[in-house]
Amino acid sequence: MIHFDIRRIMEKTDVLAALAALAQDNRLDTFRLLVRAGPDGLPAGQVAAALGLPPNTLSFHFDRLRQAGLVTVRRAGRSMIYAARFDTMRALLGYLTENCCEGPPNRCGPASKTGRAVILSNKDGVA
Amino acid sequence: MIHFDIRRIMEKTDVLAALAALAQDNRLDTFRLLVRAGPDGLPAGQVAAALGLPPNTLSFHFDRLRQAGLVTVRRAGRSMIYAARFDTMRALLGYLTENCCEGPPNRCGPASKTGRAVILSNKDGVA
DNA sequence: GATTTATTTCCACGGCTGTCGAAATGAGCC
DNA sequence: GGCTCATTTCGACAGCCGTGGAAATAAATC
Repeated sequence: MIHFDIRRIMEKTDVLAALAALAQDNRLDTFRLLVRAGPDGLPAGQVAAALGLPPNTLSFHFDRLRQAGLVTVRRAGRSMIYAARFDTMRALLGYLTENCCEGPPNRCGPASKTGRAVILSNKDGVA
Repeated sequence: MIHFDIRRIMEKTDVLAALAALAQDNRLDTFRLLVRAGPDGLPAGQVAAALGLPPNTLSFHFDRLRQAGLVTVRRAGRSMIYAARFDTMRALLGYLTENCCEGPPNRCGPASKTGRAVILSNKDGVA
């Protein structure tokens, strides 16, 4: 029996779409909620209630997430049920890990365990 | 001797800033180039030449990356040398993994090895 | 068919984004 | 000081983004 590990490599354009989709407050909240809800997803109205968003605004954001391949929709009665696409998220993480974390050598393994805290609040970025 | 693993948790606002910074063609290219260059970084002019960007435009993008905590600058003679901040990137990946990949249970381990290809081109998102 | 419920589509608005020409700053060199 | 090189700041512009009111669609229930 042959085992093979086909992983569709994400195109850069898809990566940009996914990043842009997640780079917005309400959409990130929405997506995180769907992730926590698991593969069964949630009806749009339930998301709207949880996040306190007007339905048309949320619909707009769902559309972005969907076009970025981050969620799926299916109809159930009069509800539209949105669910996170874990495969896309996994592919995005793969891309970022491989392309944005690996200088020579890989610098994004687990954080140093030597007790040196990682300071992430240097907004100036001046060393 | 005590080993401890302090990892500063990234705030959501920082995550949004980092995502927005990377969600742009030229900036993603810029950052990837800096990642490949490693911790010594590259002078701005060299990045501009490699990517074919006018210096002022690139300067604008560097500023975004810097404000998002994704790069550092230092001066060397008349050159400004930009370098990727791997700590921030690692923190970003950590946030995404923990918050956007873990329904119950974690769905972002290695892809299935059963030979089923992951189709990532379903832009419709309709199941 | 009429009514209610769930969600989307249409439209308009202010604000932010990415780009680039032109001028300014900063540092080395003669 | 004057000149050149490397980069940033300023100013303006078209275009996209996020928002929400109002109307339209879609489905269940009577």
